[in-house]
Amino acid sequence: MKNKTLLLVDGSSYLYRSYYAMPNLRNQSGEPTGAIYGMVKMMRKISQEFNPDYMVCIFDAPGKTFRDELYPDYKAQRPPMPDDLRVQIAPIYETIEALGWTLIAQEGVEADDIIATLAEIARQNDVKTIISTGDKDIAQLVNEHISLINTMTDERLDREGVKHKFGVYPEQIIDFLMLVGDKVDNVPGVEKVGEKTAAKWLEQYGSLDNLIQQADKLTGKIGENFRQAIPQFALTRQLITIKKDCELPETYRQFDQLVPKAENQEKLIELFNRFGFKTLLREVSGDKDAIPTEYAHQDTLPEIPKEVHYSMVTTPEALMMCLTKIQEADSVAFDTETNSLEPMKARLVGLSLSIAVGQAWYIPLAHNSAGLLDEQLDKTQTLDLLKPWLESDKPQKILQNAKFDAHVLANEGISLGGVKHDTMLMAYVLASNKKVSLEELASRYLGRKGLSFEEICGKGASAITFDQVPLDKATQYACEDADFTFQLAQVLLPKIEAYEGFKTIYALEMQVWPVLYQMERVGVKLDEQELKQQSDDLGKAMMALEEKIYTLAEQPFNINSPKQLGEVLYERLKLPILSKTNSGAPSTDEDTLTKLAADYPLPALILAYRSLAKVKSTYTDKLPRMIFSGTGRVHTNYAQAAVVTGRLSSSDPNLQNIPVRTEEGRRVRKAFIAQEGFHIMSADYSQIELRVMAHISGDANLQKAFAEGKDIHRATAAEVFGVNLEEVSAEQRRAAKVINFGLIYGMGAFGLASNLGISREAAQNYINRYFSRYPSVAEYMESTRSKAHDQGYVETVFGRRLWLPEIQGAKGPRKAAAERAAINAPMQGTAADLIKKAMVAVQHWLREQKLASRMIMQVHDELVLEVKNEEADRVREYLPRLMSEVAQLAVPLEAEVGEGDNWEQAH
DNA sequence: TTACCTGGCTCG
DNA sequence: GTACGAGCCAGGTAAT
Repeated sequence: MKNKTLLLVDGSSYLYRSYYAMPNLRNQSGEPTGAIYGMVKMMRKISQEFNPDYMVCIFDAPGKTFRDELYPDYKAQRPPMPDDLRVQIAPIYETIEALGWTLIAQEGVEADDIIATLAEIARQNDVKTIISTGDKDIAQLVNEHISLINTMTDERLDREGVKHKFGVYPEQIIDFLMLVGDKVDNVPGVEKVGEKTAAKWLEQYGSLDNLIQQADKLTGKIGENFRQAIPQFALTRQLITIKKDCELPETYRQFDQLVPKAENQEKLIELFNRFGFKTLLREVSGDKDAIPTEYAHQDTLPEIPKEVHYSMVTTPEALMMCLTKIQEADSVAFDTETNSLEPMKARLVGLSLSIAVGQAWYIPLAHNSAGLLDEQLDKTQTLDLLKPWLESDKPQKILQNAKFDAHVLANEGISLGGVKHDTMLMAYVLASNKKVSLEELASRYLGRKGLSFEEICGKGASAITFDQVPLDKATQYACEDADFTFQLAQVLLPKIEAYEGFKTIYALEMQVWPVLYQMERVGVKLDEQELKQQSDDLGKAMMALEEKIYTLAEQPFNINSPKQLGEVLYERLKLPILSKTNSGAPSTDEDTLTKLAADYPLPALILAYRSLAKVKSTYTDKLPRMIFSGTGRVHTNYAQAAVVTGRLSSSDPNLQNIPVRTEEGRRVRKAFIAQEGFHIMSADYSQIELRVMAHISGDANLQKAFAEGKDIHRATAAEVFGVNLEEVSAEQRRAAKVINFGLIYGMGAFGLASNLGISREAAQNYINRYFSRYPSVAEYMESTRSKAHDQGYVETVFGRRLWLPEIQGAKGPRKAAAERAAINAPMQGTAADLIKKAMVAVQHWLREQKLASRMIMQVHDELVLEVKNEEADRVREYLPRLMSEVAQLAVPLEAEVGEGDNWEQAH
């Protein structure tokens, strides 16, 4: 009969190994889970691999052991356990037991001693033992009944294996370790004796005792060291020898108590939910769509109804009933389904509404599949009926991204009213670093996964539009949207209200979205002729450059291809490779080509060609194609919940990166014009982020410079270079400007040096001088760093919270990057708050004054308006004033206004 | 043929 | 490794 096997795992050794091997995982509440995850993986793997008859996982218990009594310095060098690991221990114990293991952690003895004792009991019962550990001390236990495995390398050590690995047999391991010592446990060995010498001696003399008897045969310094170490051997032998006769509770001596138990499925589901282990949760629950939820262990989880009531509204009676209900309700979540994601083009396909958790109606209006038209209510009549409700202020409506639905309804001639809450904006205010799609939020906050848009419509070229979706699927999907939105508002609102900063910023965002909606809706007029002309000019200039480039390259090639260009420059022409891309290819970026241009003719031509090609493809060719035929203007989309710092972003087309720095680029702005009877007015904040820095840091010197209305870069130059304001050279001012901007971004000496083309020492010198002149700025940088590190987030002046999970988790370059982001975020974010406030103020003023002038663009620190000619005087006076007065900071806010027929002139 | 990634460049 | 935050284009290649 085959011997039974006992599997013993050194839990403490596993613990450290999985902690350091795993990335810094965190669950939804930010608690570290990496070590837990690693442990689960390792424990499951090993038990499956060996399928033992008995298994035990043994941990070192906290507290002193007999070895500490013997030798106070025992393990004294060991650094304390990291806090991130310590907090994972209790959960790990829970999980290991739920996985079916017997777990032992006994005070007064070490895991090794328990392991040895159990192995000894096993031997007496003719049970084979397999020990898994990373600790080499255990090798002393190996014999024909006991073998070791190292899970890292999967190597299995029997008697010969130990000999192979350490050069000595298991029974010699104690002697071996006494000679070598153990740095980790702070057990001294013999000076200058390493593994090689120890093995050689033991090979030669058999045992340490023999060696001691013939100690005088050992020559040289090393022999002297050995003779000196002899008195300590009595102690170190006790420290190194593992006890095989620990007192163990009787239950552990009965091996039938150590039989693996079945996994406790219920418990594991609870634990994996709490830890946020999606894959493991799915595996253990057998639910392939299961998603860990933040609320699985909290009683605040909104009650998920056992069954949902989603119904389709297709008869006049059902519609009347639905209408009555939504009129009487306190609050209604609702959502539109459309045939397009382009806000100006999307047409309404259906409406979904929810007034209670788990309940929703879907009113299909324009599903197009054959035969369906008869099954739906008439779109025009139904919308006429619903229009008063949609436009009414009451009851309060809850939407996910109301701006989009407002566009869709506007496309149907309906002006959406009564939007009380927007779950997307709530989620964004709570955690701008995370995704805010409804799908994502449902999963994160509700633990729900509904039909995904992709599941029912497909994606890419083969995607169908929502009006092609069969009614049953459409109803399910649309009702979930409304239902989830309703539930999310219930979950998120208390979180918003729990903190004053969230309330303030959420209130601001709720005021901002209608402003953005208006700007998007109005759009921007473009001079198509002008753009066409520029495209033609650019095309000709590019042709000319192309010819010269091919001549110098001695062959035609695709200049737009970095790959081909690299081949030409570095292989054919053998130019020196100054830098490489992330993937290791020689780089051809602007920085590199500019440097090469000093010595070779081709790179300059490439740069010229590139900048023309960029302007043509991205702007002069593309913008005219973005003009919406319905209005003859371009309608960008401002993403309000996209940028972590609180800024807006603009897309389709992006109007926030229209060229301005180069002459040929700036020409594009000539094409941004106003309608008849209007012109363009632009107002931009002057040095807003530096002013914010002066405010937040409280630096008196910097604040003084702003208060006196100084040219800030010149003032900085005077301070850093120690000259009078009037004596600052152009070069010094330029350097100061780079320093000023660099500081906002958390730049170091290296960056400054490469930017200014000076040595690192010189750059460091500049920075030091800057900080000595503006000491509070230095303090601010440091306190931001440490605050971000302690709490995991930073805040803007107005309480917008910006999370930086990487600053606590990651290490090395990623952590450094997170620290720079932490320094920058309050400045960029506060500036974003300010201009948002300004936009709201300007919009209100324009409306209150009943002016026809309107905001048409926002470019982070600039507002662009299309101003009616007759209103220009008033707007010119009030616009900068409104912008300056949105907040009282420790420094004045200044806004500069420009005007003209086009944006180029106005800027 | 389409989908995704890389390298590069535009803005504040 | 090395300055923050974005969006978009062309080329190239992997997947279909």
